[in-house]
Amino acid sequence: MDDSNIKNADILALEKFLPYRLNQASEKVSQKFAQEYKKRYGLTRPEWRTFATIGQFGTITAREICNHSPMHKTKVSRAVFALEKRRWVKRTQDPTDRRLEHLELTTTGQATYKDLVNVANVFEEKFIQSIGDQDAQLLLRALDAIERRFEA
Amino acid sequence: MDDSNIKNADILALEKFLPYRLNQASEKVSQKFAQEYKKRYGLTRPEWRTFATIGQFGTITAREICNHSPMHKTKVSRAVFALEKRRWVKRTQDPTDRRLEHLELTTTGQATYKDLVNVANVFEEKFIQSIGDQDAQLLLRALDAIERRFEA
DNA sequence: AAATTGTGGTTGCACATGTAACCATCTATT
DNA sequence: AATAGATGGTTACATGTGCAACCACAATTT
Repeated sequence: MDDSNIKNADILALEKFLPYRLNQASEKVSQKFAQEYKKRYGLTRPEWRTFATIGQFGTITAREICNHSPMHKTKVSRAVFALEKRRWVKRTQDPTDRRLEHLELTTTGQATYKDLVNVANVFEEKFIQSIGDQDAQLLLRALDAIERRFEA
Repeated sequence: MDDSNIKNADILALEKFLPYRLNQASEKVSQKFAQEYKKRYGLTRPEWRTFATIGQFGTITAREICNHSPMHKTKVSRAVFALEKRRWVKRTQDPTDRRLEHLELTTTGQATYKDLVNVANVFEEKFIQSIGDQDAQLLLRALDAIERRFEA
């Protein structure tokens, strides 16, 4: 009798535990990608994300960045500071609500962003090729499902 | 004409970027699970992993833990220390190679581990139900593919 | 067998991160 | 219009983490 699907209740095989596997897979991919933009631009993860989000929206506030790509607000605050120091991002005070700062890319920032988009697309493309189109489709559908689950 | 699959080359939509989505999904699941064992046992992530790995293998060295579930060796070192202080883990010097320490669970540790395994299995089961069996199957196959990719 | 090199594990230091407290401003209540 | 509460954003502090240097010991070279 084949008991390969019966779970041993006494021991947890970490390498078969779904949250662990998901975490490992994600971590490996993220690390490989991070390596790319760290080498290229010297950006940290939160900085890359903040930068990419500002680029995506054109103009956005720190709070909105937090909402769109979940990060702690101190992370965003520090990332913005770093990006500002590099002159890739500039702030503009909102005229009607002086608490708000609208963030946008400088001209230099825009040039870098263009490159970043390209690097990201190439990476994604290569990644999809490396696991195969079919499995990539499965992955997309699985991610849809997980995202749906967390919206509910 | 339907251009929904044509990628705008100028802007990167973060929420559609595969590595980002994978990372978010993983992070959400991990956080939800971490919440469980943090509340229950007060364990940090590296501690949980170290503990689970020792439980899985019965006897294992710190180095082997690093190899099996990729963590920096300082993380493991500190986790072992914390687990030892709680008296969930004990060390034994290797008689032939005195650099090696064999780690195993104490009796208390074993009891906790039993509970941990149960909590983990219940969590996994509920997670699979929550996204649906079919999508869970897709996820498993996608993870297989990613893992294969990183072994090569 | 002495010296060099490698390995398991720990520690010091610098840096990243989360929490909470904070400042400035806006909104709502009175 | 004065007060109380909420909100955008920053900062101080405590904790977590990675890197490099380190210690003790083992293996290899001479």
